[in-house]
Amino acid sequence: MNSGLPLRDMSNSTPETRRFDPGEIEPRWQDAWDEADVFHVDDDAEDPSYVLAMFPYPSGEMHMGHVRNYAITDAFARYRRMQGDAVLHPMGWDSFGLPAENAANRRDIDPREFTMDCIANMRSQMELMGLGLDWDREVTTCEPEYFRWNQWFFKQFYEEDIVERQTAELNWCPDCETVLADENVDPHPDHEGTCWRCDTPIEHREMDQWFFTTTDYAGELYDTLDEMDGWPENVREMQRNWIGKQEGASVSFEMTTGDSVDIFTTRLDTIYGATFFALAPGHDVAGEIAAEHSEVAEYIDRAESSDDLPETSGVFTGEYAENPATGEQIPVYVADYVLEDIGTGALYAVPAHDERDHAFAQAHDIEIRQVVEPTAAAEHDPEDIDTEAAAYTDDGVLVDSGEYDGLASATARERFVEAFDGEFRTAHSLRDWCISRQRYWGTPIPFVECPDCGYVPVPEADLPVELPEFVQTTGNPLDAAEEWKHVACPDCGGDAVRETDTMDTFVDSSWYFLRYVSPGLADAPFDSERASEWLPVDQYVGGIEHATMHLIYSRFFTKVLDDMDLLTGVREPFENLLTQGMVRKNGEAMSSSTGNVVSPRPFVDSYGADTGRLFMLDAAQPEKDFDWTDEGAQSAHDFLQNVYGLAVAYAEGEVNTGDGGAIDEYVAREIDGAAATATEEFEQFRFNHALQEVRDLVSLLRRYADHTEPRAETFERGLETVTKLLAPVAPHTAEEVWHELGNSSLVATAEWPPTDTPAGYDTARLLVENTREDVRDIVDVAGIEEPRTIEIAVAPDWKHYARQRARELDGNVVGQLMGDERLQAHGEAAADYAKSLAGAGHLDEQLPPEREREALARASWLLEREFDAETTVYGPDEAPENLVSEATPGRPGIRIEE
RNA sequence: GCGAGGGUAGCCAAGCCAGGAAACGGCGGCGGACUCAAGAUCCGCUCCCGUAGGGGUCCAUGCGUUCAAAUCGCAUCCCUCGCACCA
Repeated sequence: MNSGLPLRDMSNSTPETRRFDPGEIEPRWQDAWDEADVFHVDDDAEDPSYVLAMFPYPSGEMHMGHVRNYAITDAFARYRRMQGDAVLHPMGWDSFGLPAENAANRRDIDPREFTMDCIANMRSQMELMGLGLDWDREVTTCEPEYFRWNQWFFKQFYEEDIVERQTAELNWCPDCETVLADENVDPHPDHEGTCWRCDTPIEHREMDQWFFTTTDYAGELYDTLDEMDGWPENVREMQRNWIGKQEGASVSFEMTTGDSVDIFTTRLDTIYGATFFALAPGHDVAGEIAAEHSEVAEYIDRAESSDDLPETSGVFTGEYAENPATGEQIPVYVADYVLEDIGTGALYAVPAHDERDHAFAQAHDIEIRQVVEPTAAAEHDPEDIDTEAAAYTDDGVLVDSGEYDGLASATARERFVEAFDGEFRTAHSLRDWCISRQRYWGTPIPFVECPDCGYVPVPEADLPVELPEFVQTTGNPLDAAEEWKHVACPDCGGDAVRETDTMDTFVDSSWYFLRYVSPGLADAPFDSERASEWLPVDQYVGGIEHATMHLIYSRFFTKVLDDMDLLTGVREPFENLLTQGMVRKNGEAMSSSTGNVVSPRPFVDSYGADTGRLFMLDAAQPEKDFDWTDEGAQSAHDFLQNVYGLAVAYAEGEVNTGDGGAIDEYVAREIDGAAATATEEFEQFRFNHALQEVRDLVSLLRRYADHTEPRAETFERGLETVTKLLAPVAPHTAEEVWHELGNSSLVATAEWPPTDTPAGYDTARLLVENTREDVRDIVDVAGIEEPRTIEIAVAPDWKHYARQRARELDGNVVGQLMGDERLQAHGEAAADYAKSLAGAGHLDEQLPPEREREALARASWLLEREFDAETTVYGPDEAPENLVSEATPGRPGIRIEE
């Protein structure tokens, strides 16, 4: 026993020499990484692991959500780097946007200046965290070098007909004085919704705006989701909901007005039950009719100005539409429940089989005609269906549908398309992306409006169109920049004005991950060849709040760029996606307004960056929310000091070393086992599980040194393995420990430990754990006060043999086993054992006898230590008979004496 | 309403895809070692009954498949999130 220097007192006996000062070591190692250029990835790197955190909006201060995001990507990036991969882990700034403009207005400064200060501040905080980022690839979207490519893309998209000018009713925030995308309107129960920034109720306005035609890609954006296994199901589902998909058919109705009106339906099977026709108030034909019928015009006015018409409101137009199925003339209504932007804004109504149609029919006293009834297999009895009382909306069998009676709904839908001259259509609810913003702090849209030539793109040679000096105004600032605004038309040279809208900042973030590939490139947005090789991003990490907008727009951009041959064969930008959970405090989201917050900088000042990183990754799996607690942070800090203390004690010769004895092999195997398990866990982003292995290994090394004089080579390998496994998570501490252990290189670039699990590791571990538990049970149940000796005996060879045979046998196991001469020799005992094997059901694989003995012998020190009793392990042929008789493979015989 | 994800011991939480040992961890609680003491560290216990490793009951509920179910299937109840006047 090594009683000379009890390690257990070490951490505190002389704290001043045992503890490290994060404030001292962290900057030192950050400098060392910089000097060695550890995080730079060369342009000629072959398909590096691309690990990407969603780039932040530079608000000026990092919050714990950022820290968590980057702690995750950094740990993964560092892990991959140690495995020998080239790793691209870049960072940039999503630096255009309204907050900077608002702040500039408030403080009477320039948004650019404000933004650049914020960036500098946030960058210094990231450096403080010791994030391993390739700053050579830093990208800042508000720099002309970046946003000129937004303009370039815009022009390219324009030529490819992906940019359109559309008149649309847009969401208008009267407070921000800007158009909002649907995505930026928060739903509200009482009205149309509120502005996502200022919560002001929004209004609607008709405006001409620039759009990207995302709808062209709706089908692919939707369908590919099924194959995107690397994305969490909830995000995929949110995108499915967002994009929407309705498979149906369109059919045309001839109207008494002379118009032919297209409808879209998913229930073409119910067409025989159509008893009226309805148009949205905004439908063109409704407008035409209104021109002649004042009642209709009045209704449309009311519908468009007020949001609270009753659901069944509507007005008969006096016109009729011909049902192509029946030839019948059905009355045409204009009804508010028909929405202009869903389907075609016109529908035939089947009150018997649609709830809204039913309600409308009842209110307007229109016939309800049932044409579908439940099949025999359905839950409802056809007798119980009363379509006068309620619509029956399930599929079923057609009735009252002329020659088609008896057809199943699904079949009818297919047949009717042909029969009534319709066409199959898949509709998506995704809309084109309005990118116009009436703000200053964004990318100017590179167009000029000429009174003679219309909208004319700014020639490529004149890009970038830079922003004029900031103007404070309540309206659109660029519109007020008189000098900047007036230019000569690029086509005719006449007087013209620039487009004064800027682009939605989601344009910036739709391709920034491509710019990282070649950030300084002056003649193209990115190096196409390299980007095609480096993309998709291997691992993308960010918040769930970007599930729809950013993550759909980026997918859209990637597809467009691939179609334009700027990329080759890259249809999706992000192979694997991880949405990290929230950092909470006291069960609630951290919020600086309520003071319920922990700020990174002061935390790092007192505990160090590593403590924060370790705590965050240790507290929960990345996708889950977790509560920040002071205890947790303290415990993470203690652990780091603990590891450091152990390493220093060893390095300074305070751990007496020797040959370790039988224990040594046990420890050696545990080191290998820990490395193997931790690696699997890192691979799956389960840092907390990997860290558990590290904690266990540290604890084992302490017990090893406490119990005996450890073998130097093993002990040192154990410490090095701990250090390496810890390095991705607590990189500064790991460097310091690595250095203390006598290494002159950096652990950041060290080779990851070997990850082969020792042979029979899991089985042996289970055997040892079970045996230890059995001993505890016996001591406990038998009331043994102070065990003096513990004897353990491996089952005899013949039992192992019998068990092995039994695993291969079917049928009469006992009979077949006892037919074996080798077992017959053991008579009654063999027969009993054969019976128990036969009754056992499944038989696990067990170690062969000699291996079992070795495993128990290696671990016997644990029993010795726990019970302070002399422990003997007998091999299969060495043990006393009475001990062996109870032993079975995987379950050694045990005898304990006081 | 549609869809997705869930319901595991006092609490948090793994395991479930690839069925096989009352079910990893952590917190809290209890006991012990070390200490003058505290802290730190270490060793146990923490569903019920058991003076030699045994028995019973168990993973929301109920059925079912199987030699064997927390794990697979069906049904029911509850929670969380997303979408929703989608024709």
